[in-house]
Amino acid sequence: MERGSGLPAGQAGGEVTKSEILTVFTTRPDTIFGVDFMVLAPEHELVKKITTEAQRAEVEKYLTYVESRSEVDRMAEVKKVTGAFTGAYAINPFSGRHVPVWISEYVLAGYGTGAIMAVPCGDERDHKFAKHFNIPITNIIGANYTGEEANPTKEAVLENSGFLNGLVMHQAIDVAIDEIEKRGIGQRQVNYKMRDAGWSRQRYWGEPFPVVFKDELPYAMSESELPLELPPADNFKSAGNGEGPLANLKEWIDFAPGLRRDSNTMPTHAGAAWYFLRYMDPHNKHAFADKKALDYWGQVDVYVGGSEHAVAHLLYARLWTKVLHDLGYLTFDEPFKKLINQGKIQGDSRFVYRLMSNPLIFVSKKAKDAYGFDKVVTEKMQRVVRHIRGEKGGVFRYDEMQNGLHVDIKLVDGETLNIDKFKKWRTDFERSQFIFDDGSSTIFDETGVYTCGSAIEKMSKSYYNVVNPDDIIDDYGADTLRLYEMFLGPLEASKPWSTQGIDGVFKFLRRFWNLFHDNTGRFRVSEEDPTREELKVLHRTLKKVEYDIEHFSFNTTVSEFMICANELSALKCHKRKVLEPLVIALAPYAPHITEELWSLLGHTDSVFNGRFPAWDEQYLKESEFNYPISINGKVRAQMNFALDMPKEDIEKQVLASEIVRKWSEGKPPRKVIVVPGKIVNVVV
RNA sequence: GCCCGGGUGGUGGAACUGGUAGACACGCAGGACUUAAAAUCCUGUGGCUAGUAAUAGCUGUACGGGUUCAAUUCCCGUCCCGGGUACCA
Repeated sequence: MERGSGLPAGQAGGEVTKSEILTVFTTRPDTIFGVDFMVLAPEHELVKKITTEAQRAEVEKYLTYVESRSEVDRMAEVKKVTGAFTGAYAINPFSGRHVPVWISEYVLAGYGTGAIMAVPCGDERDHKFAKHFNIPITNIIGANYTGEEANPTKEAVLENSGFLNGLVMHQAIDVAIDEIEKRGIGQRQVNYKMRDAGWSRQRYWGEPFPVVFKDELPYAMSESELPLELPPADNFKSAGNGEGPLANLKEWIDFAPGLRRDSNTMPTHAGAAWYFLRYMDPHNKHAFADKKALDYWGQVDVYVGGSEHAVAHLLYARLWTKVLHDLGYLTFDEPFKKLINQGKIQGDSRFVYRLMSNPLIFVSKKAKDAYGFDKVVTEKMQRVVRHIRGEKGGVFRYDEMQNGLHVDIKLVDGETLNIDKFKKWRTDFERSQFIFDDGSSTIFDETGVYTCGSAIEKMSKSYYNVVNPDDIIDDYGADTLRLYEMFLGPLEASKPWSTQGIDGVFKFLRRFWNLFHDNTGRFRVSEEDPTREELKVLHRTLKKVEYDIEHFSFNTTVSEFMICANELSALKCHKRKVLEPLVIALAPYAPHITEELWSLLGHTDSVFNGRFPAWDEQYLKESEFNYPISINGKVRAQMNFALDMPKEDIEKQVLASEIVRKWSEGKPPRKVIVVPGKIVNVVV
């Protein structure tokens, strides 16, 4: 929503008797020559003024109809086309064309100016309206408009558009606005939409409204009467008449003569918007939190949540915080310092396809897709189609198929449907027939492969694509599941659930365990002092793990632990001074196995009482570095130099090397770049 | 349509402020141990070309351009995918 323009509207039709200015808001002023009619919201103030005598009865009838429709009706029935002609005509300021002015409920009084310019060739709703009421449609986008449906493109070249002819639409937008502003009939405008939020729920659990009704008018309770607590109840069923369970408690609702409470409660958003503030000082009887507590805890450091909360909950939490800040209760005006939207594990759904003409015949994905260009149509395929259609065969058309039907993934092996299980799945599928990939079919008592369609979507019971982690826990244990979920990829990435690769983390845990045990299963941790090499492995791992935790990069932490375990296995390191710190570092990732190892190491308290081990840079210092030597940006060789070697010396040695001589063919190099500790690049 | 993410081997993914693309793992191939299996261990594994081979060269991070000694990383444009949202003009 960016721009607006105004159009004068007049009453025409024979002779002009009076005229009004009709202002509209549009994001597409480029389509102004395609305007075939105007539509006002039924509530628009001009409706009464411009309706002609001849149309008055029809308009009144329509207004009565609209009044009879509740907000819910209007929201629910969005497809129905309704409207009435006012008898008035608007004059297009550019073309001078007279176009009819209609009213319709699809134009909302609360948005823009409550009036639109209708361009049926470019807007779907306008198009439906024009078709329904037989309003002629002007085509301003040539072949881009088929006559069948509207095309909202911005890429078409304009036709029938006066001074905009020949321009690509997205360029014409600015040209049109400039012209509108030049003529002083409208201006550029950014439009915002505010939406009301329903704050009542018809259920028991929720904050009751601190409001008292007197003569049907609500009054806020005074502060001394607060808090209003949720009354005890044992009947949680709704009270009927659209009222929630609290309406059952007559003595609570009608608590005093002439006074009445609200039976609704607040949505979970209400508490969720500020509970983190109350947590700072939960027992305070005088304020939601003491200033000292608020100053101490401050903002929430990290908020981890799904992006589905981004609209409602986060918006409310921010609003609450900002209001409390403006009222002087908080020193900060944003609730959360950092927001992380964790990804979702998605489901891998499977579909079967039934025929429109016979919902008991299921066609495989591959047989269904045989319709199309360059597809080989097999004899079997012809035969089965002939059987069903009773004509000369061919292939199935898309319009003969129902939309894909979700099938339980437990009935599918990979993409192949298990026919027997499927028939038993639901009783109405018992007598179903199947057409397989190659066109063979159970109709002819044949067997074959039925390939399902597939899609990655959110995991949902209604999609039958839910996998239960309990099965993984049974096979591998909870630590493996936990570790695997972290190893799968970045916290913020969404991905379909797949157990491919779970063996890797399971093997790691076993290998880690084996560092503490010999191959007969006996505990064998020694008290020996570690070597410098072992200490380097330990401290490098601790450094990396600490860094990764602070950056929420759990998948790379797990691979660092794997590298560490691989190296310590190779070093045959079974020393307490190396292993004990690692047990603490791994504990948040694999709590069960580390708790066990911690106990085996002789501790009597929990590993989670341990302190995260500190790493020391002194074990990580390198004295030399294996420099990649690149020629013209491509790495051709490696050369080892001390890290404190001066650039000039490195350059000298590199230029004298075999590899540089080979690539420079005797010519002197044009440029040499030495980046200490990183790379050497020679340009020849 | 708009807003927010993302696109790297057969697969999941790694690469800090531009500096050896493919860490770690899965899968696959070959091998060791074993009567056998499981478990474990070792080797190889982006693609193409040449060579018996060690190896060498080219190419490669969705696509097309650009900046740079150097681009998965920065800039411009295009396409595709995931999520959110909308009778919003």
